[in-house]
Order: sequence, then structure tokens, then C-alpha cells
Amino acid sequence: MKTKDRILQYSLQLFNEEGEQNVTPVDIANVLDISPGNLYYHFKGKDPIIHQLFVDFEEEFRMVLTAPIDKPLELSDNWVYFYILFEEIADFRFFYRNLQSILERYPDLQSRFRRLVQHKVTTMASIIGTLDRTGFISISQIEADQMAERFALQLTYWPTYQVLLDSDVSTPVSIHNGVYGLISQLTPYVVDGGDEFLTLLTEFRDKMLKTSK
Amino acid sequence: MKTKDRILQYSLQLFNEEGEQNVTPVDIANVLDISPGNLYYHFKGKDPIIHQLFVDFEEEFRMVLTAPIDKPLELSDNWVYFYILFEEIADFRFFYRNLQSILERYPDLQSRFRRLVQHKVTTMASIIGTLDRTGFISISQIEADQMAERFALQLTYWPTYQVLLDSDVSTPVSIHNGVYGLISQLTPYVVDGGDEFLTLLTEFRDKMLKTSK
DNA sequence: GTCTATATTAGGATAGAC
DNA sequence: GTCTATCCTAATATAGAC
Repeated sequence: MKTKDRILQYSLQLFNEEGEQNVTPVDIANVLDISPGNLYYHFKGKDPIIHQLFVDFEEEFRMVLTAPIDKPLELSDNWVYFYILFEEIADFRFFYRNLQSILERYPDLQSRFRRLVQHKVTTMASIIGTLDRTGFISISQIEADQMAERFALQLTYWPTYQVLLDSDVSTPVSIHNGVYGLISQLTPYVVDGGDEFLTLLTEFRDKMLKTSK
Repeated sequence: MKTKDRILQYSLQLFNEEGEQNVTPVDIANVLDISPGNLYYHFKGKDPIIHQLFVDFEEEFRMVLTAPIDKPLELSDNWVYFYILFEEIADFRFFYRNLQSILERYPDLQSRFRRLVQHKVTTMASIIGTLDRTGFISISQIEADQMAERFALQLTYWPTYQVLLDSDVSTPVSIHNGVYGLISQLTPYVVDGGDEFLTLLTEFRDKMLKTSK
């Protein structure tokens, strides 16, 4: 593996574990067992490393976000879809730990991240719209818009919020609960019996939690 | 006004405007037109200042959170209640800008903040419970719990999320939209006609937006 | 309580040899 | 591509006079 790639890989790991602010270029060099000078040969400091890591994240996240869901009404498919989205965020969690301050330091990331969030909103709106058109749920336009916004917010801050509440949070459990929190909002709008839907959903979550334990 | 209080006041302002990380003790001293040495006489650096500012925030927020709502079914009262909660957060927004990293730096703030969030959850659960018991809404226990969690999350991250989407966001407008986003979630559970409730709520929001413009 | 002057340190960055 | 050695800078902190 090339030194440049190793730098990216271990930087991501260090950033996630220690927090980007607590990692110095020298730290990265030490973990890789190379000299600081060598690090600077490949990247002119932390900034370009972070930039590249964001580009990687952006690409992966967009890919997952736009992945066509074949059976939008199949619970397990939707579950996996949201699960993977949360997982992407977990993989690059250093970025969310200090979202504001990182984006302020790298203005061009700011607008890219903003577009990414907007992409989330439109994708969520489209999913909710499909559920409505196919007759699975029945929802007013205003409520659908609000729900799409809410989904996007939860898809941004849920993992961070979990860490806030419990630092030692086991990731899969936390993600499954996040997915449940998202999907369960559909309950009152489900045409064919909300109660039944919620029961099914809760059973499904418990099954997933048991599996990941 | 005592120097110690002036330090707190201007530190808060600087932190909010520039971001805590971008403000040095010397910056604070300069704004106050005092010497760095004098600043260190009152506070041993930025850490104790931040600590004191958090204590102030915590106290104010708890006070607002537990303020008894006399008429929990009166729309305008509820609106103001949530509005003020968001406003508190806006007043100490520097804290939320780097929530994770600040809490990691000050471990005792971490547990205090966690308790504050839990307080939010229980308060929201209690409000939703009251609405259910008084017959304004009808909601299952599971959904009520999920909604309380969601309210707490939104009551933590909505202002941050707004800044993420639009740095120049005019605060009162953004807050009103946040309150709308919270309360409108009740719609499908309103016993006495959700459509009517949503219409009323939307009109109310537009009135508030016009007033604050 | 407040100032001036100074010290300490750590993060970030580069030059030049190999 | 990689290393060693070194430098620059900015943030943080203190001593001692007034």
C-alpha cells in the first residue's frame, strides 16, 4: 500500500478515535512510523488530508443515498438502506464531532457539505412521496415536507446525539435504534393500520438488536 | 460592572461570533481593553471562563424548561415556550458549535450536559403525556416515547442544523420555523381534527414570521 | 486590581542530506 | 521518497512592579 493511502487510512482512524483537533501531523507520522518531513512530502499538513477524507466520504455517502431501492415497501430493504447511511456517518464520525468548526476552517467543504444535506432532504422527500403515491401512507404535502426535513436532520445528528448521551454507545445498537426512530414516524400515516405496522416494526428492531448483540 | 462579569459577558460574545477555538485569552483582554495579566488574575485562562458560562447556561435553560405552562393547550403559550428554549441555545451557541470537543475537554461538563439533555427528554415526555391525558391528542406509548426523544434531539440540534444550511440565517425566522417543525408533529394525533390544527398552526407561524420581520 | 515584560510550550512547517 | 535537524509562530501562562 502506498504511503499516501496509508496516511489517509491512519489519519481517519486517529481522527475518529482522538478527535481531529487532538491529532497533530507529528502524531500521524508517529503512528505510521514515518518522519514528519515525509508526511509533509505527501500532504502539506492536516488540511489537505481532511479535505481528501471529506471527498471520500462525500462520494460514498452520495452513492449510498442514491442507490435505487428496488422494493420501497419492503421493510427489511428500507431498514438496511437507512442503516448503511448511518454507518457511513459513523465511519467518518470525526467530521461530525466538530462539524461547524471544521466547515468554517475549510470554506469549500462548507458548500459541498451543504449540498450534501440538501441532497438528503430531496431524497427523503422523494422516498416519502413514493410511499404516499403507492398508497402505503397518506400524508399532506406540508407534513411530508416537514418529515423530509426531520429525516435529514436525524440522518445528520442522530449518531452525534447518541454519543452525547452515552460515550460508550455500542454502534450497531445505536444505529438500529436510529433507524427505528426514523421509520416509526410513518406510523400514524400508514393507510393499512398503523398499529399493526408499529408492532411489525418493533419486532423487526428487536430481531435486529438480538442479531447484532 | 465588575471586571469579572465584563470578562464573562464579552467572552460569550466573542465565542459566539468567532467560535471558541478562534478566541485567545489575549483577544478577550484586548476587547475589554485590559491586560492579559489582569485577565489571568480573574480567570486562570479560557477553561474556567467556559466552565462558568456553561453553569450560567445550564441554570437559565433549566429554569425555562421547568417553567410551568399554565395553559398547555393554548397554542401561543406553547409557541413561546419552545421559542424561548431555542433562544437560550442561540444565546450560548458557541457551546453547540463544537459541542463534542468542548465536552471532551471538560469532563465534568460532559455529565452535566448529559443530564440536561435527559431533562429535556423527560420534560418533553411529560408535555406529550399531558396533551394525551387531557384528550388533545391520542397517541400510543411507544410513539409518545419516540416523539419525546425526537423533540429533545431537535431542541438540541435544530439551531446548529440551520447554521449548517445557511450561515446567514436570520435567527428569529429560523427559530419560528424550528418551533413549527416541533409542534406540527402533533398533527396526526390531534383528536379534534388534525387538518384544522395544522391550518391554524401554519397561520400562526406566518403571523409570527411577519411580526419578527 | 491592574500593568509590563517575559517565559514556556506545542503545533505547524521547511531545508537539505541521503 | 524518506530522514534529520531546525525554525517559526501563536497560544498560553507567570513574575514582579505599581
